[in-house]
Amino acid sequence: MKDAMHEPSSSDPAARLRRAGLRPTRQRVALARLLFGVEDRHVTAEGLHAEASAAAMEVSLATVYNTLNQFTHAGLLREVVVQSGRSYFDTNTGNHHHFFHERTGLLQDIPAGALSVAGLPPPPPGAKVARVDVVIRLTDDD
Amino acid sequence: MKDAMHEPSSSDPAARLRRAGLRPTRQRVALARLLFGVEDRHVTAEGLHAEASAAAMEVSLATVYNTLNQFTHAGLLREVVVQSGRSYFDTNTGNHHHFFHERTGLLQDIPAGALSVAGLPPPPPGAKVARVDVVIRLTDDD
DNA sequence: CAACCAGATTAGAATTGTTCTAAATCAATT
DNA sequence: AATTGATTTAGAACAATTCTAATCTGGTTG
Ligand SMILES: [Mn+2]
Ligand SMILES: [Mn+2]
Ligand SMILES: [Zn+2]
Ligand SMILES: [Zn+2]
Repeated sequence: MKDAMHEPSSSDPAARLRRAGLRPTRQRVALARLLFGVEDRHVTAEGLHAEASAAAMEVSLATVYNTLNQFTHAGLLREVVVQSGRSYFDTNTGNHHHFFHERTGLLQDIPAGALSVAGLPPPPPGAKVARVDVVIRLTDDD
Repeated sequence: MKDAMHEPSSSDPAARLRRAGLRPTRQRVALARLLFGVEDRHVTAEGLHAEASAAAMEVSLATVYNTLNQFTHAGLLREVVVQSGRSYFDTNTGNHHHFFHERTGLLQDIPAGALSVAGLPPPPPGAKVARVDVVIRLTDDD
């Protein structure tokens, strides 16, 4: 297969970064691989940094923070706030909601279609709705 | 009116604290007065501390933190998470939702009745729903 | 291909919000 | 009034994140 360069354009991390206007540096490509490799993920900076280190990718914690923020501003990630004092970054940037397991810190997607929010009051004058976040907080049974 | 001691039991801060199993110390009574004085409020620790200082109430920041946490555990307040790295405490402990003005940090109540969340997926096995939080994030118009 | 350079990375310091520690103070009971 | 366990407090400690300023590198130019 000599003509193998016409891959689905979104599967190649470097291409995805270029499309988002970000230089595909070694560190950003490595992190993109971890983030966008398989299915949707919810990561913290510390968690992603640990993963990168475990995979022998040399990326400083400062760069993990920089990269997560840049990816978020470029629309490749969204930030989810469920715990004060810790940020989660979500590879699913579409409209959806979350289960949050308070004991374990695990975040789990709820597709937008599975849940309906009706009767949203109109935003106060001068403001517009940027996003509607539904978080279902879970504790252990009984 | 000599027989004035049968006030509506909830209006007196000291009584409210005793009912919650907390000793009505000078500091706790002062903070309760600020918190439960008029209508529902959303405060941060730093904000409440500044208010207390402005009102010449001598309360340390550590005590403001202690008190907000104790009030929360006693059910007099609830914690609302909308911004990573900062906790809000809400005097409205009933079921309701929020507008959050991202630019200003202002939180505004949406009564539970004004908005309906339907089709909640069942919690994963072993877990139960502790709370459903809806946050409508607002940015400046246009 | 070499030189160049704006942008990216990094170690470590700094900042922010919050909790902890241990000593002093106080509220409530005796 | 004495006692004592709870509370308060200043300041240290901590955790997450951002900043600084020096170094490095990807992409462009000559
Ligand atoms: Mn940001
Ligand atoms: Mn707590
Ligand atoms: Zn998600
Ligand atoms: Zn509220």
